Amino acid sequence: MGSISFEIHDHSVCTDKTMQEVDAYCETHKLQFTPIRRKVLTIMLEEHRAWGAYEILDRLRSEGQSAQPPVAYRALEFLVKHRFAHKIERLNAFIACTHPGQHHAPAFLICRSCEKVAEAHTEPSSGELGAAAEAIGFHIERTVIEAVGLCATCRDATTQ
Amino acid sequence: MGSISFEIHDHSVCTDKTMQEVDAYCETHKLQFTPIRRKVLTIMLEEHRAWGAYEILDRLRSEGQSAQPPVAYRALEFLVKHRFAHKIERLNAFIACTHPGQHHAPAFLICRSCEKVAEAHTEPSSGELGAAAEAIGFHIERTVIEAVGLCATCRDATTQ
DNA sequence: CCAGGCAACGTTATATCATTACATGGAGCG
DNA sequence: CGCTCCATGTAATGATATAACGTTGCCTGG
Repeated sequence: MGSISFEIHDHSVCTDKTMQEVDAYCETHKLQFTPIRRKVLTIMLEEHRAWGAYEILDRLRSEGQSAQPPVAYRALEFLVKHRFAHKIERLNAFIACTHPGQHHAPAFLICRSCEKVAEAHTEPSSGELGAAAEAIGFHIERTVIEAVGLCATCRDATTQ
Repeated sequence: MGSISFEIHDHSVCTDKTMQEVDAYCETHKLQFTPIRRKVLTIMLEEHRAWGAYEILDRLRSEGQSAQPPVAYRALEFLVKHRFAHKIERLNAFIACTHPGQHHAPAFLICRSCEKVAEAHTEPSSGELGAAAEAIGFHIERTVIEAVGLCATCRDATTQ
């Protein structure tokens, strides 16, 4: 389960593990994990939240990288295409994947208070959506499953 | 089930029924279903697909209505707030609800070929997403559930 | 009646998100 | 070398969405 995003944890483990997995995957699949792409993923790995493309751009600039919009969007396109990152449609923003390399249909829990995002999983063909699709002969190619609400921590803070 | 969106049907029934239901709901709940709001919903009811805000604006203009962006966005905000329409996050566009007045957690099947959109339903608390949320104490307030793919008709056309 | 509040609407400007188009440069390869 | 391919640099623009402020019309209490 993706609860870790909302909990205090040794985040360097998330970061290191992901970078290693992505490195390995790119090696195996002959993908160019270039400096810009690496830098963008590193930025996104800093926190379990969604990053706007222009927010990433600002970070790139502050690190001395030249950065017009296509620079960020091209890196994000690569990362999303290979499932190293996902787009959160509700936020028009992007988040690093918590277990890259595995093909999956991600689902997200977005806390509207602390803005952290947890990645969970669904079996697209099962469940109500799959049933509805099957019933009318609709062929699902991609799913967007996002829930907005309050994580346990923020909920407790509100209730006190 | 929302299969009707993808099928040939007497669409005037959809339109008339929806407008009557919205009229009744607004009457009951003391909501102002003003000419602009009515016009926007009428436009959206023309087809079972998602409409961009600027597309709606163009239609308003062509009907002689003054129409700067806030005109469309304010009408859409009203319609979405009261569940007479929904936003399709994947498309950054809006669609008329197929059964207004009932509070519900809609799910959408979006055909990438004919661009029609069907509205299905989910029980947000049940299902995998609800289970994942419950497991980590996440309180869901809103869900975005959208599937992109091919409807039966377009699929058949492709296969031949 | 009329003053005040309120919701909707008109309008300008601007913020935010994303892409097109074309030029440049380096790696691999015959 | 000359070619192709892919990644990158950069300018311009397109597409989506909101802020801010003024105006209008209606309702309501005094």
